[in-house]
Amino acid sequence: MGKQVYQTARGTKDILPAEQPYWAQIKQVAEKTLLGLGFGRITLPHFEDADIYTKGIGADTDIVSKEMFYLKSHTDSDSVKLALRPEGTAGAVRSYIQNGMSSLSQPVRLYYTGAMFRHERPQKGRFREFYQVGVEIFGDDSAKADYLVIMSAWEILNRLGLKNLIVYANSIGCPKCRPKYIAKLKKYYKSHLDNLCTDCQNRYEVNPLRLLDCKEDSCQKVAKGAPTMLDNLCTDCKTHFQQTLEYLDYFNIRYDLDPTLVRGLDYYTRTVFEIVDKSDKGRKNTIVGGGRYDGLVELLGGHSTPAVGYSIGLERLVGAMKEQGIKPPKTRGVEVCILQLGDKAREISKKIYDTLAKSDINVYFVPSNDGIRPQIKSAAKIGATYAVIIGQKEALNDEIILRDLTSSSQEVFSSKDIAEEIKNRLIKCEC
RNA sequence: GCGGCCAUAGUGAAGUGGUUAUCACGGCAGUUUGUGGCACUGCAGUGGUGGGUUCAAUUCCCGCUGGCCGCCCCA
Repeated sequence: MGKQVYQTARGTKDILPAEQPYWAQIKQVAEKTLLGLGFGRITLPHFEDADIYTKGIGADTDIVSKEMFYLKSHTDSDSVKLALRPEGTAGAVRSYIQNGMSSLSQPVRLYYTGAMFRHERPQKGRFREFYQVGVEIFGDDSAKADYLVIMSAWEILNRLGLKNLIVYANSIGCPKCRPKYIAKLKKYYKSHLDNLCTDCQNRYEVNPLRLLDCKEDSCQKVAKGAPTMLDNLCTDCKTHFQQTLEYLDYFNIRYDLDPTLVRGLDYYTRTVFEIVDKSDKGRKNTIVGGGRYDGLVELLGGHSTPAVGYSIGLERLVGAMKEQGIKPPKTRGVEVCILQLGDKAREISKKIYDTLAKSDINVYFVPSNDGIRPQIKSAAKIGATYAVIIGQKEALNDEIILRDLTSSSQEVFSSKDIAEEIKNRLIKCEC
């Protein structure tokens, strides 16, 4: 009684060996796709000066005002307040500026992967420590960059075998046209204020764009008659968005326009998008979220540089793979286990072990005095595909029994042919 | 941050204010010292945590911790 029981902290979890193949598969596919599209991997710190988030994401956003983890230590001066990163973009921008990447050949394409931290109330697909793959393109203001970014995410999800995906896209304009639109929107809503829920009365002041996606029936009625951002874009923003959509059409990427799509981070301009798994009818599972942020580099102290990016929520991606019944390829475990009886066989076994290991076969050999039965049992238990069996008789004749533990069939081979034989069989298995 | 539901072997579940708390799967061992999986037999393992009510709490009540659902928001 009274034994101390430790649990994971709220919103964190262990990823156990049984789950790792999903993560390995995602990592491999994402890496291959992104490197193949000209992105370079960058590794960024897990904590930074909190100011980059406050300034970049916006002090009034939920992420900054309610969800940041701040760090405390005994020796830090008060001059720099550190925070665990709640997302990757601000850090990537800081790195772009600090490392003078504006003098590299533009555009600069980067991707990164790792844990992010937000102090939220956990739910399914929502954690306090969660993993993302993040992608950013700096220095390209054309619709090509928007397209490339969306396409790369689409491609990763497709290569992983996901179905029922759709891109929701919207444009939220630029500092020229958005204020005008918001003024127009507020003007429209002003006469309807009495019909709105209390949340929306608040949104009217704090974040008018959010008025559009309220789920209350009464608010939705009002929202239907509201002017849309898309109808009020300036010419440049309109052209940019149209071109982006044309690229998506060209590449057969399924999308819907969603005029209510508004990202919760202040830095977004123009294109915003999500990629959603629609197979779960109950509610939408957003796997990818991103958009353009043309003002952020300058805001954080760099030269004015256009940029666009997104992040993939990996636990949501793993969840979608499981729900859609996608099995990741098996990782290579023990392929061959050597079983032996007697001293002479043991000596030979060591040589066989070296030969097989040199041929890049995953081989397991721990000498044993047990009988063949327990040895074969433990070989099966560690998941070996084949057993190499060397008894006293075989040791004398320079022979080896190769047993297929899946089919329970076995054949005798000369010891010098064994590596070749196993290699051939393993290659066949993979097809 | 707000509201609701929940917590029993490793996993999934059942049940009870009162001797050894149940079942399935899983684990381990044996039947079987030159051939594993099947079968049979046996073994081990459980009330998240702190407090309250009570003669007695796994059961009733409260706090904490954690999970899930809705809101907010988001990957």
